Amino acid sequence: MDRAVARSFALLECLVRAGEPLRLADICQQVDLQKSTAHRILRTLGELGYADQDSAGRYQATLRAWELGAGLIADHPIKRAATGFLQGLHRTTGETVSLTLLSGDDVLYLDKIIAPRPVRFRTRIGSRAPAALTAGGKAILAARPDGEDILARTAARQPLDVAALKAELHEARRAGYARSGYSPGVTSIGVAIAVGAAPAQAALSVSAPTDRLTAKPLNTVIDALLETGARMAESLDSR
Amino acid sequence: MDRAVARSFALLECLVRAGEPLRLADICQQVDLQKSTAHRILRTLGELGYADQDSAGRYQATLRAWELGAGLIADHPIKRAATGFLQGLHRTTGETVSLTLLSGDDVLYLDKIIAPRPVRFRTRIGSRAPAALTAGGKAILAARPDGEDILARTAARQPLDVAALKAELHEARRAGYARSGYSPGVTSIGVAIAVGAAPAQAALSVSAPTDRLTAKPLNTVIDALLETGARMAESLDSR
DNA sequence: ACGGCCGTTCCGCCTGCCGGAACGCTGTTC
DNA sequence: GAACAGCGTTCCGGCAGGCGGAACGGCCGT
Repeated sequence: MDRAVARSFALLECLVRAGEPLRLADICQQVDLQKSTAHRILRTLGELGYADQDSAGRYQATLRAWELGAGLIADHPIKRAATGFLQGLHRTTGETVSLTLLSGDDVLYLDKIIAPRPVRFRTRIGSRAPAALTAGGKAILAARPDGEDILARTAARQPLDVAALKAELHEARRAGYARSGYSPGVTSIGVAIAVGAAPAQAALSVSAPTDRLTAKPLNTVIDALLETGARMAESLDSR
Repeated sequence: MDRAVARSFALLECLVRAGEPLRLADICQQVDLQKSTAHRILRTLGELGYADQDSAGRYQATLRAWELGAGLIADHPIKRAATGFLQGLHRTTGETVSLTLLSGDDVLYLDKIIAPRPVRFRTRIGSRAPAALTAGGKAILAARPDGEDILARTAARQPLDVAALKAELHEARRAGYARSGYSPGVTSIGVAIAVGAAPAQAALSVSAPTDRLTAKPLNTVIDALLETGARMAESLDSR
């Protein structure tokens, strides 16, 4: 494994993670490099356009890495197909809607439209959460043959009520949607999007404060999700 | 400049640009590397999670780079502040709305909400366009002391009717908004968002098919933009 | 059974990365 | 205002590790 390459990405990730200009000395401490080595690589990152310095000489990431990533997601088939459905779902429910993708044992938030009166979410676009703990993730697991394996691996990393979750997956298979209270005070409903015969990878979900989702609007949300999910799967299949 | 680092980013950019799995030989040709060198670096990128191989052994970029970039934009002050205003603007106009940021002499599309009946745009989130040619860009240039310098540099790179554009900037300063027909058949209106006393960097814009923007809705769009822009600048100032 | 093409591995050369030490600058202290 | 501390930057000798030509093994299509 190329040492310099690994170090350069560690540096870039460090800058991104910080979210604010960092002093060279602090960077060195975080990634465990000598000053001169870090300086040389940071200068290279600068020449490539991925980093620059503020007036005080501190280093920060530019938007270049974001541009690069945006190119990746722009022609992602699921993301492309989902945009319209996400907007429709947001319009009919008025709540926060998300598009998630299974990535390893996690779920990756690909896109999100937040409600005008936003809820305090821990998740943001581009972040991860254990699939077994989110509504969209559970919907995906329920629709996959290896769903319980993922559940088991997640349980090995953190305390989890596996029996209850297995029951939830079973119920999700029957009802066609899954539910979650991952963030306290917030209820989410998710449906998996299966394209063709391949195992489900993506999910649509709607999230709202628990007390705003009383019986009536809850059913509206579930119906909208089931219908939107079905139409989206259909539109993906017909390609 | 670290050779291996530069090469690794060239490889990653090559994979992202392709948007499809690439064969090692093709990659080598594009970035001008020996097979073994490219292979070693690609393996490193794989270990770092930025690339992987499909079942045929061809290489492709993972979503990792996108995750990295998403972390950058998530806590970008302008992006954060704009989201709500963008949604409001989309709701009142019903058209495609964009948030752009000046980056060099270009404008960078930070965010966009597309209209239900989409227009054929050349631009996507994360892409660039010459600031002098877009509505948002012109609005920014009109609001900056170095606006005409940027115009001049752009004109040096491609044929441009500088006199007409200068007149447009002048008019934009008077009216508070700029107009553009960058993509044929599409009209865009943009307003600059100036935060504090610093030169304007960002703009909000609305785009729609030219024939849909007859006098009446055009005025609606302009009014909505001017008001939203003013409120957004105000909300940024008060931080 | 053959040959071409693919990704992968090997290994000796030598270059280009490494990092300790010294430099110049800025802001602070007494 | 002289001494100092702390910063980013630069220098340069040493040597590890990146480099790439060549060989390997597997997979097709012939």
